[in-house]
Amino acid sequence: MEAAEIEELLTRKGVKPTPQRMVIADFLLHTFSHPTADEVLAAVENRLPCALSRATVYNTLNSLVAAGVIQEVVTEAGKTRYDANISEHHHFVDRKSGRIFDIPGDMVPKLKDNLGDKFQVHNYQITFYGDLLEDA
Amino acid sequence: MEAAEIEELLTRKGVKPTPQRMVIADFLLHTFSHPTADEVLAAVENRLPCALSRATVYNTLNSLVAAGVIQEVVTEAGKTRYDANISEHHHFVDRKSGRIFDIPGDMVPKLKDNLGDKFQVHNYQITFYGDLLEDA
DNA sequence: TCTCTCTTTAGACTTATTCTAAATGCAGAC
DNA sequence: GTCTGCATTTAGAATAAGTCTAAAGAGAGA
Ligand SMILES: [Mn+2]
Ligand SMILES: [Mn+2]
Ligand SMILES: [Zn+2]
Ligand SMILES: [Zn+2]
Repeated sequence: MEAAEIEELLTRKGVKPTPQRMVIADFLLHTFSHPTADEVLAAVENRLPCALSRATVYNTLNSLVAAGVIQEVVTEAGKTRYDANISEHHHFVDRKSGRIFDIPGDMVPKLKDNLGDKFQVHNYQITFYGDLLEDA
Repeated sequence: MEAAEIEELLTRKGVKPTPQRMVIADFLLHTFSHPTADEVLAAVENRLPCALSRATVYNTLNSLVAAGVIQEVVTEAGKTRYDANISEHHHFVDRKSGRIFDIPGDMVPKLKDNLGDKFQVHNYQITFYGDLLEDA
């Protein structure tokens, strides 16, 4: 995804593409690592000609979530992670390394209609915890 | 569950049953509400003859989790909740009220064996988000 | 150019959780 | 029954994640 596409994506989702938002979106759209806000800050602060504020990182992440460009992922207490993969998918957390892997939605049976008529499910997320075998 | 049973449970799991641990475990074993640490503190502090420290609440919750008496449940960023229901089950979060409901494990198809041979799943949790219909 | 509005910034603030160091409470040894 | 040692509890300090604030900056349109 190149700059023009990212700019078009942000504009289409109603987020004005400022330089700060562009580098943050660009970083998230090109990583598989489900970074925290601090990791985003560390990764992009040297891609801008001037200082990048922690507040701007949080503001931007919250705006991108609200606009549906990225999603929050919470796999462990106290750490919010961000994911530019907004397709229906789930997560596997390696208990040893803590690394998070995407599990495509179609690798898991669909669950929306199993809960009876009391719970109307809008969305759901599955987090698997276990051991990564064949080290990838 | 009465006091003697809770005492026996803690002892069997290797947690010495102090008065503080007893009231915290007793509260958790008798609620369906998935409380936060602060909610636990507020609920039990007047059940003890003397002051209860925030540190003790956290120490106890962490000990009970480590011993497998309770589990952590994270359904939203920044809030750790505790659940004395350690049977295999999942959660439904009402988007309007934030209330959390238990979804028995057998209401959802088993997923452990769907992920191929790269991911060895130890456990997993499903969080459903949606709207509670027929107000219960 | 002027002005309005949105954005960014640094740092203060809040909230959740952990750490620290001192006091307390028992259980076993004597 | 007293002593002693270790685990537990306590209040408050410290840390960490995230939000708020007030002032500065930047761009779009009149
Ligand atoms: Mn993902
Ligand atoms: Mn539960
Ligand atoms: Zn690209
Ligand atoms: Zn009972």
